[in-house]
Amino acid sequence: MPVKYPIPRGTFDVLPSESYKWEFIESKFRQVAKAFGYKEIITPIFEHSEVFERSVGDSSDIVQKEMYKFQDKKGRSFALRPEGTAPVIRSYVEHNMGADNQTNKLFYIGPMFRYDRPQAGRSRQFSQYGLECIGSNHPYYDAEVIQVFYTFLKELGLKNFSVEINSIGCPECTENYNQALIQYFQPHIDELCTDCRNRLEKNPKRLLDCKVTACKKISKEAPSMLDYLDESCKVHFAQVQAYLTMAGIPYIVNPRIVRGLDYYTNTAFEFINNNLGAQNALGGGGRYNKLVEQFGGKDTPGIGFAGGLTRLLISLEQEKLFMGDDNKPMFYFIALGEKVMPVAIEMISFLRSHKFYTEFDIEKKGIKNQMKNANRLMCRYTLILGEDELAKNIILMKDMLNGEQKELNLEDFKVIIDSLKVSSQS
RNA sequence: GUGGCUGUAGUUCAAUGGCAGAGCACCGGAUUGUGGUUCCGGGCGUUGUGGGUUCGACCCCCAUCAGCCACCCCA
Repeated sequence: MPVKYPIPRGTFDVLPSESYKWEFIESKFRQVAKAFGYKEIITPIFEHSEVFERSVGDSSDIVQKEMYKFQDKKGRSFALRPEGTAPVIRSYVEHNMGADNQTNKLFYIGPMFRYDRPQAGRSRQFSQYGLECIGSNHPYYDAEVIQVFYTFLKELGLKNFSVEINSIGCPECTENYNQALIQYFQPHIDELCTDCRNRLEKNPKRLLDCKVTACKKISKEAPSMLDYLDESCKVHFAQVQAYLTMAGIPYIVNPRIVRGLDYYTNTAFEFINNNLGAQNALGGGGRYNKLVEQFGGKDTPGIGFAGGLTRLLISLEQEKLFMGDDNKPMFYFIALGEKVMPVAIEMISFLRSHKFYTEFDIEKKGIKNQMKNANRLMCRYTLILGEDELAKNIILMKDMLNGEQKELNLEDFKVIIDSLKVSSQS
Protein backbone atom coordinates (compact mmCIF):
# COMPACT_ATOMS: atom_id res chain seq x y z
CA MET A 1 0.00 0.00 0.00
CA PRO A 2 1.62 3.26 -1.06
CA VAL A 3 1.84 5.78 1.73
CA LYS A 4 0.57 9.16 0.69
CA TYR A 5 2.58 11.21 3.17
CA PRO A 6 5.63 9.27 4.33
CA ILE A 7 7.61 10.27 7.39
CA PRO A 8 10.67 12.47 6.67
CA ARG A 9 13.94 10.68 6.11
CA GLY A 10 15.92 9.94 9.23
CA THR A 11 12.97 10.34 11.58
CA PHE A 12 10.81 7.70 13.22
CA ASP A 13 7.56 7.28 15.11
CA VAL A 14 7.77 5.89 18.62
CA LEU A 15 4.75 3.58 18.65
CA PRO A 16 2.93 2.32 21.76
CA SER A 17 4.89 -0.92 21.56
CA GLU A 18 8.05 1.17 22.17
CA SER A 19 6.95 4.33 23.91
CA TYR A 20 6.69 2.77 27.36
CA LYS A 21 10.40 1.97 27.10
CA TRP A 22 11.17 5.60 26.40
CA GLU A 23 9.11 6.62 29.38
CA PHE A 24 10.94 4.11 31.53
CA ILE A 25 14.39 5.30 30.46
CA GLU A 26 13.52 8.96 30.85
CA SER A 27 12.05 8.53 34.30
CA LYS A 28 15.07 6.53 35.39
CA PHE A 29 17.38 9.27 34.17
CA ARG A 30 15.38 11.94 35.99
CA GLN A 31 15.46 9.86 39.14
CA VAL A 32 19.23 9.32 39.05
CA ALA A 33 20.08 12.90 38.08
CA LYS A 34 17.86 14.25 40.87
CA ALA A 35 19.54 12.00 43.41
CA PHE A 36 22.80 13.78 42.55
CA GLY A 37 21.16 17.17 42.94
CA TYR A 38 20.58 18.04 39.29
CA LYS A 39 17.45 20.00 38.32
CA GLU A 40 15.68 19.79 35.01
CA ILE A 41 15.97 22.61 32.49
CA ILE A 42 13.88 22.86 29.33
CA THR A 43 15.16 25.09 26.53
CA PRO A 44 13.69 25.76 23.07
CA ILE A 45 14.17 23.34 20.24
CA PHE A 46 15.58 26.13 18.07
CA GLU A 47 18.04 28.92 18.85
CA HIS A 48 19.75 31.72 16.99
CA SER A 49 22.27 29.99 14.71
CA GLU A 50 25.13 31.85 16.37
CA VAL A 51 24.50 29.96 19.62
CA PHE A 52 25.93 26.88 17.95
CA GLU A 53 28.22 28.43 15.38
CA ARG A 54 30.24 30.28 18.02
CA SER A 55 30.35 27.48 20.62
CA VAL A 56 30.23 24.09 18.95
CA GLY A 57 32.60 25.58 16.40
CA ASP A 58 32.48 27.08 12.93
CA SER A 59 34.85 24.44 11.64
CA SER A 60 33.08 21.44 13.17
CA ASP A 61 31.07 19.15 10.92
CA ILE A 62 28.04 19.61 13.12
CA VAL A 63 27.86 23.29 12.27
CA GLN A 64 29.26 23.16 8.76
CA LYS A 65 27.36 20.25 7.30
CA GLU A 66 24.78 18.91 9.70
CA MET A 67 22.79 21.82 11.07
CA TYR A 68 19.16 22.40 10.18
CA LYS A 69 19.29 26.14 9.53
CA PHE A 70 16.38 28.30 8.50
CA GLN A 71 15.25 31.90 8.40
CA ASP A 72 12.06 33.18 9.94
CA LYS A 73 9.74 35.71 8.35
CA LYS A 74 11.92 38.59 9.41
CA GLY A 75 15.04 37.04 7.96
CA ARG A 76 16.61 36.06 11.27
CA SER A 77 18.77 32.95 11.15
CA PHE A 78 17.80 30.09 13.44
CA ALA A 79 18.91 26.49 13.81
CA LEU A 80 17.24 23.38 15.17
CA ARG A 81 19.47 22.49 18.08
CA PRO A 82 22.12 19.90 17.14
CA GLU A 83 23.18 19.41 20.77
CA GLY A 84 22.15 20.38 24.26
CA THR A 85 25.04 22.11 25.99
CA ALA A 86 25.13 25.41 24.08
CA PRO A 87 21.44 26.18 24.75
CA VAL A 88 21.86 25.43 28.44
CA ILE A 89 24.85 27.77 28.70
CA ARG A 90 22.95 30.42 26.73
CA SER A 91 20.14 30.13 29.27
CA TYR A 92 22.55 30.10 32.20
CA VAL A 93 24.06 33.39 31.07
CA GLU A 94 20.75 34.94 30.03
CA HIS A 95 19.21 34.33 33.47
CA ASN A 96 22.42 35.17 35.27
CA MET A 97 22.25 31.87 37.10
CA GLY A 98 25.81 32.33 38.30
CA ALA A 99 24.81 35.33 40.41
CA ASP A 100 24.37 33.18 43.51
CA ASN A 101 27.99 31.99 43.28
CA GLN A 102 26.76 28.42 43.63
CA THR A 103 27.56 25.41 41.49
CA ASN A 104 24.54 25.04 39.22
CA LYS A 105 23.58 21.50 38.32
CA LEU A 106 21.18 21.13 35.42
CA PHE A 107 19.87 18.22 33.36
CA TYR A 108 17.76 17.92 30.22
CA ILE A 109 16.06 15.37 27.98
CA GLY A 110 14.84 16.17 24.51
CA PRO A 111 15.11 15.94 20.74
CA MET A 112 18.18 17.10 18.81
CA PHE A 113 18.57 17.47 15.05
CA ARG A 114 21.43 16.80 12.67
CA TYR A 115 21.29 16.49 8.90
CA ASP A 116 23.30 13.34 8.34
CA ARG A 117 22.93 10.13 6.38
CA PRO A 118 20.80 7.82 8.52
CA GLN A 119 22.06 4.53 9.83
CA ALA A 120 21.16 2.32 12.78
CA GLY A 121 21.82 4.46 15.87
CA ARG A 122 22.04 7.62 13.82
CA SER A 123 18.96 9.56 12.78
CA ARG A 124 18.18 13.15 11.88
CA GLN A 125 15.98 13.70 14.88
CA PHE A 126 17.25 11.90 17.94
CA SER A 127 16.72 12.20 21.64
CA GLN A 128 19.46 13.05 24.08
CA TYR A 129 19.65 13.02 27.84
CA GLY A 130 22.40 15.05 29.40
CA LEU A 131 23.50 17.29 32.19
CA GLU A 132 25.72 20.25 32.96
CA CYS A 133 27.54 21.16 36.14
CA ILE A 134 28.43 24.85 35.96
CA GLY A 135 30.48 26.96 38.33
CA SER A 136 33.25 24.77 39.65
CA ASN A 137 36.58 23.56 38.33
CA HIS A 138 36.93 21.05 41.15
CA PRO A 139 37.98 17.65 39.76
CA TYR A 140 35.40 16.02 42.01
CA TYR A 141 32.70 17.28 39.65
CA ASP A 142 34.43 15.76 36.62
CA ALA A 143 34.13 12.44 38.41
CA GLU A 144 30.59 13.17 39.61
CA VAL A 145 29.31 13.81 36.11
CA ILE A 146 30.81 10.51 34.98
CA GLN A 147 29.33 8.87 38.06
CA VAL A 148 25.81 10.03 37.22
CA PHE A 149 26.09 8.54 33.73
CA TYR A 150 27.61 5.35 35.12
CA THR A 151 24.98 4.99 37.84
CA PHE A 152 22.18 5.58 35.34
CA LEU A 153 23.40 2.81 33.03
CA LYS A 154 23.95 0.44 35.94
CA GLU A 155 20.47 1.15 37.31
CA LEU A 156 19.05 0.14 33.95
CA GLY A 157 20.98 -3.10 34.28
CA LEU A 158 23.37 -2.46 31.39
CA LYS A 159 26.58 -4.46 31.60
CA ASN A 160 28.22 -4.14 28.23
CA PHE A 161 29.93 -0.79 28.24
CA SER A 162 33.21 0.83 29.19
CA VAL A 163 34.22 4.25 30.44
CA GLU A 164 37.13 5.87 28.62
CA ILE A 165 38.67 9.10 29.80
CA ASN A 166 41.31 11.51 28.60
CA SER A 167 42.50 15.03 29.19
CA ILE A 168 43.06 17.39 26.30
CA GLY A 169 44.38 20.02 28.70
CA CYS A 170 43.81 23.73 28.65
CA PRO A 171 44.02 25.64 25.33
CA GLU A 172 47.77 26.18 25.83
CA CYS A 173 48.44 22.47 26.29
CA THR A 174 46.33 21.66 23.24
CA GLU A 175 48.23 24.15 21.16
CA ASN A 176 51.59 22.70 22.20
CA TYR A 177 50.38 19.22 21.49
CA ASN A 178 49.06 20.17 18.06
CA GLN A 179 52.49 21.54 17.20
CA ALA A 180 54.10 18.32 18.37
CA LEU A 181 51.73 16.27 16.22
CA ILE A 182 52.37 18.37 13.16
CA GLN A 183 56.09 17.96 13.72
CA TYR A 184 55.68 14.21 14.06
CA PHE A 185 53.41 13.61 11.06
CA GLN A 186 54.96 16.09 8.63
CA PRO A 187 57.79 13.76 7.53
CA HIS A 188 55.23 11.00 6.83
CA ILE A 189 52.80 13.18 4.91
CA ASP A 190 53.13 11.17 1.69
CA GLU A 191 52.11 7.97 3.47
CA LEU A 192 48.91 9.46 4.94
CA CYS A 193 45.43 9.23 3.42
CA THR A 194 43.99 12.36 1.83
CA ASP A 195 41.62 12.93 4.76
CA CYS A 196 44.52 12.89 7.16
CA ARG A 197 46.53 15.37 5.09
CA ASN A 198 43.66 17.78 5.54
CA ARG A 199 43.36 16.94 9.19
CA LEU A 200 46.99 17.77 9.73
CA GLU A 201 46.20 21.39 8.93
CA LYS A 202 42.73 21.70 10.42
CA ASN A 203 42.72 19.49 13.49
CA PRO A 204 45.82 17.28 13.90
CA LYS A 205 44.29 15.36 16.82
CA ARG A 206 41.80 13.76 14.45
CA LEU A 207 44.63 11.81 12.84
CA LEU A 208 44.80 9.65 15.94
CA ASP A 209 41.32 8.36 15.18
CA CYS A 210 41.87 7.42 11.53
CA LYS A 211 40.96 3.84 10.57
CA VAL A 212 43.17 3.58 7.49
CA THR A 213 45.86 0.99 8.27
CA ALA A 214 48.73 3.07 6.93
CA CYS A 215 47.71 6.05 9.09
CA LYS A 216 47.13 3.79 12.08
CA LYS A 217 50.62 2.42 11.77
CA ILE A 218 52.20 5.85 11.76
CA SER A 219 50.05 7.28 14.52
CA LYS A 220 50.88 4.34 16.74
CA GLU A 221 54.21 5.96 17.57
CA ALA A 222 52.80 9.49 17.73
CA PRO A 223 53.36 11.54 20.87
CA SER A 224 50.69 11.20 23.55
CA MET A 225 48.50 14.09 24.67
CA LEU A 226 49.20 13.16 28.26
CA ASP A 227 52.88 14.08 27.86
CA TYR A 228 51.94 17.60 26.85
CA LEU A 229 49.77 18.53 29.82
CA ASP A 230 51.17 21.32 31.94
CA GLU A 231 51.55 20.85 35.68
CA SER A 232 48.09 22.05 36.75
CA CYS A 233 46.28 20.11 33.98
CA LYS A 234 48.24 17.01 34.94
CA VAL A 235 47.28 17.38 38.59
CA HIS A 236 43.64 17.97 37.69
CA PHE A 237 43.50 14.81 35.58
CA ALA A 238 45.17 12.76 38.30
CA GLN A 239 42.62 13.99 40.81
CA VAL A 240 39.71 13.16 38.52
CA GLN A 241 41.02 9.62 38.39
CA ALA A 242 41.40 9.51 42.14
CA TYR A 243 37.77 10.53 42.63
CA LEU A 244 36.60 7.98 40.07
CA THR A 245 38.40 5.29 42.02
CA MET A 246 36.81 6.50 45.26
CA ALA A 247 33.39 6.26 43.58
CA GLY A 248 34.18 2.71 42.49
CA ILE A 249 33.97 3.42 38.78
CA PRO A 250 36.15 1.32 36.49
CA TYR A 251 37.68 3.35 33.67
CA ILE A 252 40.29 3.21 30.96
CA VAL A 253 42.61 6.10 30.13
CA ASN A 254 42.51 6.50 26.37
CA PRO A 255 44.79 9.33 25.18
CA ARG A 256 43.18 9.13 21.75
CA ILE A 257 39.76 10.39 22.74
CA VAL A 258 39.15 13.49 20.68
CA ARG A 259 35.81 15.18 21.03
CA GLY A 260 34.23 16.73 18.00
CA LEU A 261 32.93 19.90 19.61
CA ASP A 262 35.29 22.83 19.85
CA TYR A 263 34.41 23.96 23.34
CA TYR A 264 35.96 21.12 25.31
CA THR A 265 38.97 21.62 27.60
CA ASN A 266 40.73 19.27 30.03
CA THR A 267 38.69 16.20 30.89
CA ALA A 268 37.03 14.38 28.00
CA PHE A 269 35.28 11.03 28.26
CA GLU A 270 33.17 8.56 26.34
CA PHE A 271 30.92 5.67 27.27
CA ILE A 272 31.48 2.96 24.68
CA ASN A 273 29.46 -0.13 23.81
CA ASN A 274 31.35 -2.14 21.23
CA ASN A 275 28.34 -4.24 20.26
CA LEU A 276 26.78 -1.18 18.70
CA GLY A 277 28.68 -1.28 15.40
CA ALA A 278 30.05 1.92 13.94
CA GLN A 279 27.83 4.07 16.15
CA ASN A 280 29.41 2.72 19.29
CA ALA A 281 29.31 5.77 21.59
CA LEU A 282 26.50 5.63 24.11
CA GLY A 283 27.46 9.13 25.08
CA GLY A 284 30.27 11.40 25.99
CA GLY A 285 31.20 14.69 27.46
CA GLY A 286 33.85 16.81 28.97
CA ARG A 287 34.88 20.03 30.58
CA TYR A 288 34.29 23.40 28.93
CA ASN A 289 35.97 26.02 31.05
CA LYS A 290 35.81 28.83 28.47
CA LEU A 291 32.27 28.36 27.23
CA VAL A 292 30.35 30.58 29.67
CA GLU A 293 32.75 33.40 28.94
CA GLN A 294 32.20 32.91 25.21
CA PHE A 295 28.50 33.47 25.80
CA GLY A 296 29.24 36.77 27.50
CA GLY A 297 29.10 35.55 31.07
CA LYS A 298 31.93 35.91 33.51
CA ASP A 299 34.76 33.36 33.48
CA THR A 300 32.97 30.24 34.75
CA PRO A 301 34.10 26.62 34.46
CA GLY A 302 31.71 23.81 33.62
CA ILE A 303 31.47 20.15 32.73
CA GLY A 304 28.74 17.92 31.33
CA PHE A 305 27.78 14.96 29.23
CA ALA A 306 25.10 13.84 26.79
CA GLY A 307 23.92 10.40 25.76
CA GLY A 308 21.71 9.10 22.98
CA LEU A 309 18.40 7.54 23.94
CA THR A 310 18.08 5.34 20.85
CA ARG A 311 21.54 3.86 21.19
CA LEU A 312 20.82 3.11 24.81
CA LEU A 313 17.58 1.42 23.78
CA ILE A 314 19.44 -0.73 21.25
CA SER A 315 21.97 -1.68 23.92
CA LEU A 316 19.29 -2.57 26.45
CA GLU A 317 17.51 -4.72 23.91
CA GLN A 318 20.73 -6.52 23.01
CA GLU A 319 21.05 -7.44 26.65
CA LYS A 320 17.35 -8.37 26.78
CA LEU A 321 16.67 -5.92 29.57
CA PHE A 322 13.06 -5.26 28.63
CA MET A 323 10.77 -8.03 29.77
CA GLY A 324 7.57 -6.35 28.62
CA ASP A 325 5.06 -3.63 29.12
CA ASP A 326 4.08 -3.51 32.76
CA ASN A 327 1.00 -1.41 32.04
CA LYS A 328 -1.51 -4.26 32.09
CA PRO A 329 -5.16 -3.70 32.97
CA MET A 330 -6.29 -4.54 36.49
CA PHE A 331 -9.91 -4.95 35.40
CA TYR A 332 -11.89 -5.72 32.32
CA PHE A 333 -15.48 -4.67 32.75
CA ILE A 334 -18.14 -6.60 30.85
CA ALA A 335 -21.53 -4.91 30.90
CA LEU A 336 -24.33 -6.97 29.33
CA GLY A 337 -27.35 -5.07 28.12
CA GLU A 338 -28.41 -1.44 28.06
CA LYS A 339 -30.26 -1.73 31.36
CA VAL A 340 -27.10 -2.23 33.38
CA MET A 341 -25.24 0.72 31.82
CA PRO A 342 -26.00 3.37 34.45
CA VAL A 343 -24.64 1.14 37.21
CA ALA A 344 -21.76 -0.17 35.05
CA ILE A 345 -20.53 3.26 34.10
CA GLU A 346 -20.69 4.47 37.66
CA MET A 347 -18.60 1.48 38.78
CA ILE A 348 -16.07 1.91 35.97
CA SER A 349 -15.66 5.57 36.90
CA PHE A 350 -15.16 4.56 40.51
CA LEU A 351 -12.38 2.09 39.56
CA ARG A 352 -10.65 4.57 37.32
CA SER A 353 -10.82 7.34 39.88
CA HIS A 354 -9.06 4.93 42.21
CA LYS A 355 -6.27 4.73 39.59
CA PHE A 356 -7.04 1.18 38.57
CA TYR A 357 -6.44 0.66 34.87
CA THR A 358 -9.86 -0.57 33.80
CA GLU A 359 -10.69 -1.68 30.27
CA PHE A 360 -14.20 -1.29 28.91
CA ASP A 361 -15.35 -1.69 25.31
CA ILE A 362 -18.91 -0.52 24.79
CA GLU A 363 -18.96 -1.71 21.18
CA LYS A 364 -17.91 -5.30 21.77
CA LYS A 365 -20.91 -7.58 22.21
CA GLY A 366 -21.10 -11.01 23.73
CA ILE A 367 -19.46 -12.34 26.85
CA LYS A 368 -17.23 -14.79 24.97
CA ASN A 369 -15.86 -12.14 22.72
CA GLN A 370 -15.09 -9.89 25.63
CA MET A 371 -13.52 -12.62 27.74
CA LYS A 372 -11.22 -13.32 24.83
CA ASN A 373 -10.37 -9.67 24.65
CA ALA A 374 -9.74 -9.48 28.40
CA ASN A 375 -7.38 -12.40 28.07
CA ARG A 376 -5.43 -10.92 25.20
CA LEU A 377 -4.99 -7.67 27.09
CA MET A 378 -3.77 -9.74 30.04
CA CYS A 379 -6.23 -8.28 32.49
CA ARG A 380 -5.94 -9.40 36.09
CA TYR A 381 -9.68 -9.57 36.86
CA THR A 382 -12.80 -9.56 34.77
CA LEU A 383 -15.95 -7.98 36.20
CA ILE A 384 -19.26 -9.15 34.77
CA LEU A 385 -22.48 -7.25 35.26
CA GLY A 386 -25.61 -8.47 33.46
CA GLU A 387 -29.31 -8.07 34.09
CA ASP A 388 -29.40 -11.26 36.19
CA GLU A 389 -26.67 -9.95 38.47
CA LEU A 390 -28.20 -6.51 38.72
CA ALA A 391 -31.52 -8.08 39.78
CA LYS A 392 -29.72 -9.98 42.53
CA ASN A 393 -27.68 -6.90 43.43
CA ILE A 394 -24.38 -8.67 42.77
CA ILE A 395 -21.44 -8.54 40.34
CA LEU A 396 -19.22 -11.41 39.18
CA MET A 397 -15.49 -11.06 39.60
CA LYS A 398 -13.30 -13.57 37.81
CA ASP A 399 -9.62 -14.04 38.57
CA MET A 400 -8.01 -14.49 35.15
CA LEU A 401 -4.97 -16.29 36.55
CA ASN A 402 -6.73 -19.23 38.24
CA GLY A 403 -10.20 -18.96 36.71
CA GLU A 404 -11.95 -18.60 40.08
CA GLN A 405 -15.13 -16.59 40.00
CA LYS A 406 -16.79 -14.89 42.96
CA GLU A 407 -20.11 -13.16 43.51
CA LEU A 408 -19.80 -9.80 45.21
CA ASN A 409 -22.54 -7.73 46.75
CA LEU A 410 -22.72 -4.37 45.04
CA GLU A 411 -22.66 -2.74 48.48
CA ASP A 412 -19.45 -4.53 49.35
CA PHE A 413 -17.86 -3.70 46.02
CA LYS A 414 -16.37 -0.35 46.99
CA VAL A 415 -15.05 -1.70 50.24
CA ILE A 416 -13.35 -4.58 48.46
CA ILE A 417 -11.84 -2.29 45.83
CA ASP A 418 -10.41 -0.14 48.58
CA SER A 419 -8.84 -3.15 50.25
CA LEU A 420 -7.43 -4.26 46.90
CA LYS A 421 -5.84 -0.88 46.54
CA VAL A 422 -4.18 -1.21 49.90
CA SER A 423 -2.87 -4.70 49.20
CA SER A 424 -1.56 -3.78 45.74
CA GLN A 425 0.33 -0.88 47.24
CA SER A 426 2.06 -2.91 49.88
C1' G B 1 28.61 13.92 1.63
C1' U B 2 31.33 8.80 -0.64
C1' G B 3 31.01 3.42 -1.72
C1' G B 4 28.04 -1.08 -1.21
C1' C B 5 23.59 -4.42 0.15
C1' U B 6 18.31 -4.67 0.44
C1' G B 7 12.91 -3.37 -0.49
C1' U B 8 6.89 -9.05 -1.67
C1' A B 9 0.25 -9.37 3.02
C1' G B 10 -0.16 -6.12 9.66
C1' U B 11 4.66 -8.88 10.58
C1' U B 12 8.70 -12.63 9.56
C1' C B 13 9.95 -14.69 5.08
C1' A B 14 9.11 -17.99 0.20
C1' A B 15 8.23 -17.94 -5.25
C1' U B 16 14.08 -21.12 -12.76
C1' G B 17 11.62 -14.59 -16.81
C1' G B 18 5.56 -18.27 -17.24
C1' C B 19 -1.42 -18.51 -12.55
C1' A B 20 2.16 -14.20 -6.19
C1' G B 21 2.52 -18.38 -1.45
C1' A B 22 3.46 -20.03 3.97
C1' G B 23 4.15 -19.34 9.52
C1' C B 24 2.69 -15.82 13.22
C1' A B 25 -0.89 -12.01 14.07
C1' C B 26 -5.90 -10.57 12.96
C1' C B 27 -11.42 -11.71 11.93
C1' G B 28 -15.52 -15.45 11.95
C1' G B 29 -17.40 -20.35 13.46
C1' A B 30 -17.58 -25.40 16.53
C1' U B 31 -26.26 -25.36 20.24
C1' U B 32 -27.50 -18.65 22.17
C1' G B 33 -23.83 -15.77 29.38
C1' U B 34 -17.37 -17.26 30.32
C1' G B 35 -10.78 -16.51 28.11
C1' G B 36 -6.00 -19.31 27.27
C1' U B 37 -5.43 -25.22 24.21
C1' U B 38 -7.51 -27.63 19.82
C1' C B 39 -10.28 -28.01 15.09
C1' C B 40 -12.67 -25.60 10.72
C1' G B 41 -13.18 -21.27 7.63
C1' G B 42 -11.41 -16.25 6.01
C1' G B 43 -5.93 -12.90 1.68
C1' C B 44 -7.68 -9.89 -5.99
C1' G B 45 -1.16 -7.56 -2.05
C1' U B 46 -0.53 -1.07 -7.25
C1' U B 47 5.72 -7.14 -5.21
C1' G B 48 8.52 0.86 -2.26
C1' U B 49 7.58 4.46 -6.60
C1' G B 50 8.25 5.83 -11.96
C1' G B 51 10.09 4.38 -16.54
C1' G B 52 12.42 0.65 -19.93
C1' U B 53 13.65 -4.47 -22.16
C1' U B 54 10.42 -8.81 -23.32
C1' C B 55 5.09 -12.55 -26.27
C1' G B 56 5.36 -12.37 -20.87
C1' A B 57 8.91 -9.03 -15.23
C1' C B 58 8.64 -9.95 -7.92
C1' C B 59 12.83 -11.68 -11.04
C1' C B 60 16.71 -8.21 -16.14
C1' C B 61 18.08 -2.58 -17.05
C1' C B 62 17.68 2.84 -15.66
C1' A B 63 15.98 6.51 -12.38
C1' U B 64 13.91 7.75 -7.73
C1' C B 65 12.49 7.08 -2.53
C1' A B 66 13.50 4.50 1.96
C1' G B 67 16.15 1.22 5.30
C1' C B 68 20.66 -1.20 6.44
C1' C B 69 26.44 -1.85 6.22
C1' A B 70 31.19 0.57 5.85
C1' C B 71 33.39 5.45 5.42
C1' C B 72 32.55 10.17 7.53
C1' C B 73 30.63 12.17 11.92
C1' C B 74 29.03 11.52 16.65
C1' A B 75 24.39 10.70 20.48
